[in-house]
Amino acid sequence: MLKVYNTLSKSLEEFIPLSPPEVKMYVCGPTPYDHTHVGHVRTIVNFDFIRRYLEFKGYEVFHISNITDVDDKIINRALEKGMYWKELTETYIKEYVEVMNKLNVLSPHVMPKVSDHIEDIVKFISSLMERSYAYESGGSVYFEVDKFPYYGALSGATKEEEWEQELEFLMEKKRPYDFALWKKAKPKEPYWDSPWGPGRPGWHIECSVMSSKYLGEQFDIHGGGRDLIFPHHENEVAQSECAFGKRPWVKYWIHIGYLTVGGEKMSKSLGNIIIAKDVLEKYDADVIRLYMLSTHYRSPLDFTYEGLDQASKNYARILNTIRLTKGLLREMEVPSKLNEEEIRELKVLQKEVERFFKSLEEDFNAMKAMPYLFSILTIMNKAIMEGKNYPLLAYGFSFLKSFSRVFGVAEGEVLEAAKIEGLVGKLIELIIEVRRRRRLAKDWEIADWIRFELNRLGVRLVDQKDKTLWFIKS
RNA sequence: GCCGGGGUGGCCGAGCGGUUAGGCGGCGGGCUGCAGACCCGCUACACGCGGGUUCGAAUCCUGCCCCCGGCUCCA
Repeated sequence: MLKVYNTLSKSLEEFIPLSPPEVKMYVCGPTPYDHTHVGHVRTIVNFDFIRRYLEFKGYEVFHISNITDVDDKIINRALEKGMYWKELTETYIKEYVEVMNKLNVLSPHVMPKVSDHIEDIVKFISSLMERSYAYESGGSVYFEVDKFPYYGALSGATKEEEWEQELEFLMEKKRPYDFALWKKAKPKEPYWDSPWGPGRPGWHIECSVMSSKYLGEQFDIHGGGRDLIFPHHENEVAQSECAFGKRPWVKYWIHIGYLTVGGEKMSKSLGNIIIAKDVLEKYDADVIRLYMLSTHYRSPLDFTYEGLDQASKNYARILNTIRLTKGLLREMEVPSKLNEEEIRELKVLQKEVERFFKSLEEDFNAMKAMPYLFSILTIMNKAIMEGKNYPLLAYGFSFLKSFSRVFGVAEGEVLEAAKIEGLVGKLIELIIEVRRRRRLAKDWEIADWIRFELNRLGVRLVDQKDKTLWFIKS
């Protein structure tokens, strides 16, 4: 039974989608006004992991992730740089998508942009006004928070809190906590026509509009980084539930914990923002993925290169077992009978596999599952060294395939498990046999030379007690 | 100020009422022509501090100390 922590109820709930096996998921994407940083990466990778696990369990996930390409920050940045706003956003959207692809993140099915959905947004706002949940004032439109009795349910924020704002907005609004659905255009700003004059959408409205357009008026999972809970998600709930007259708008709210640097949140003033593509230059994408999953998604993760190095080592261990198993399975045969010890070992392995997945059932707790992964690797390594127990290795390899699929790591390694048939395979075997004979003659020079040259060609040889395993490096 | 989240062995990090978490590092063994990797053992009778509840607490209650975050844009 899969349990999911729901920000709305602040507790673990059994995961039951609205209409299984379909799962509708909307993840808040970036505002493309600057480089994609490691904080974005944490959120992306963790949602990718969640999606992969749900798919592994047999759900059909329909995954939307938006891009907020109309926004104050974008307008200001474009003005600073003397660029057309669209040029700025296209640049960073491109970078964002590149980073996602490099990180082996499954592409969302739709990545809706605000600038492509202005008409839908205007319609949505009009409908809110017709239902008198919103009002026009000075060319802008505001949502009237007092009309929504459940405001604050998600974030715990109260309306009465002190709201410091620019005076001009305060004067337009009925209450300080009302928020803008439509902002009147100022000089030099991009604008679209609307019944209220030229302007552009407010920050929160796009997610309500685009999610309902593609997922319907109610859906299963909505999430993003923790920082979006308030005001972004709180306001989305208010707009959506008022517009559709249905509750709850979203069944499960999932929020990814902060990624910090030196224990503090990344910010421009601290100058500690770490750009994703810089890290991708130094570390393998799989290693970064493992690292991003090395703390439960709701806990804070303090970014360090030491942590990344540690993830590299763990990754190397995983790869090593995958490769050696591949090499060994190629030459083992399916047995027709197992002895007592083999059965016993197999049962131990199966128990660990069971525990591994059981841990994932507890709110996608990847870290809790890791000890079982390592235990499985150790069990498999022993069998590899002894070169026996085919079912154990084959079963372990199947598990590693599942692991690879869910974690999105080493997928290439695990997929090409098939034997290298044909001439190439036979030639490699022949060369290994030649080398074996040279080793018997203690001709280390030739033996080492063969190993070295094959390695240069991408064929890695590993000598075992009484045989030599080989695999092709990817 | 108000509202949240935390403080676990050298480091990273699970656990949240009772069975060894685990990884990394370090040390010592084993395997080995070499290389790579792997295996075993130790480091580890750790849980911010003080009270309390309990047969039993890292886990629950209480007081205190410290760190981080939100309340303004943010994944």
